[in-house]
Amino acid sequence: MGRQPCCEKNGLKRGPWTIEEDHKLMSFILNNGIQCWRTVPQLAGLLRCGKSCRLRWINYLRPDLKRGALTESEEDMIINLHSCLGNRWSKIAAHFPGRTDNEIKNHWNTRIKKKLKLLGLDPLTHKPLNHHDNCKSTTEVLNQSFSSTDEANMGVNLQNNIVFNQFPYSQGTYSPGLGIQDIKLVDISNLPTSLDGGSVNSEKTDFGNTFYKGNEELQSADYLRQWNSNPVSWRGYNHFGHGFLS
DNA sequence: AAACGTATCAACCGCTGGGGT
DNA sequence: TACCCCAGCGGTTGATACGTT
Repeated sequence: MGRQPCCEKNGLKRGPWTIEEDHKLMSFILNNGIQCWRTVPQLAGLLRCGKSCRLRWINYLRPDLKRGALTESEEDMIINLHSCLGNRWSKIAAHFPGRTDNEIKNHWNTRIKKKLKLLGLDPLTHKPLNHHDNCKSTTEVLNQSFSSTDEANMGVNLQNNIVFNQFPYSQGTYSPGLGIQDIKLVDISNLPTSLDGGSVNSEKTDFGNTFYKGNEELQSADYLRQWNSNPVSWRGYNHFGHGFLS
C-alpha cells in the first residue's frame, strides 16, 4: 500500500487564488486556528488541497506579513546570512520577521545573484570569480560598460558621480563615461553586519504592518477582526486592484 | 502600436525529517 | 524497528508585468 496522496487531484482548483478564496481561508483560520492543513479546505469550503492552502496562508495571507520591497539593509543582511547559511531560505527568513522564505528566495534569484555576478563575485561562494571559472574578473567588471538596469542593480546612477557603498562587498565611485573607479573589494569577514547593528547606510523604506481601511489607519489589535468582517488594505499592496482596496 | 524579450514572483512539485503508532 | 502521515523546505515553473525595439 503506497502513501496516501495529500489530496484528490481531480476536481481541485489550481493556479492563482481569487479574493473569495482568500477571504474564505482567512476567515476560517481566524475563527478556527490551524490544526490540520489537510482538513482545512473541506472545512473552509475551498476546492484546494491543504498544501495549497498552507502555502497561500504562509506566503500571502498571514496578517503579520511585512509588505513592500525589501530594503537595502535587509538585502545586505540576506547576503551576509547567505554567506554563512547557504540556500537555507527558511533559516535566513527566520531573521526577518514578516518576510517569507519564498520572498527571500525569489529576491535572491532575481536580483542579488545578478548584483553579485556584476561585481565579479560568485553567488555561491561569495568570493571573487576568476578566469578559470569562465567568468568576469574584477578588472573586466570595472572596464565594462553598464546598462541602466545594471547600474540600478548595483546602486549607481548614470546621471551623477556617486559613491556607492550600499553594497557590502565593494566600494568605489562611478562616473558616466569613466565607469567605476577606485573600487575595492571589502573583506566580508571584517564587515559590520545588520545583525550586530552596524549595517551599511540604507534608505529605510519600510511599509511595515500598517493597515488601512479607507483613510483610517487601524491599530494592530484591530486588524484581524477588521479583516474578518471586511478585508482591509495594506499600504503598498495593490495585487487585488482597486476593487479590493476599500 | 505591435511584437518581442526579459524580469518578477506566486504557486506548484517532489523530497525530507519528525512525530505517532 | 518499521511504517505512515504530515508540515516544512528548496528547486522549478509559468503567468503576467514591464521594458525595448
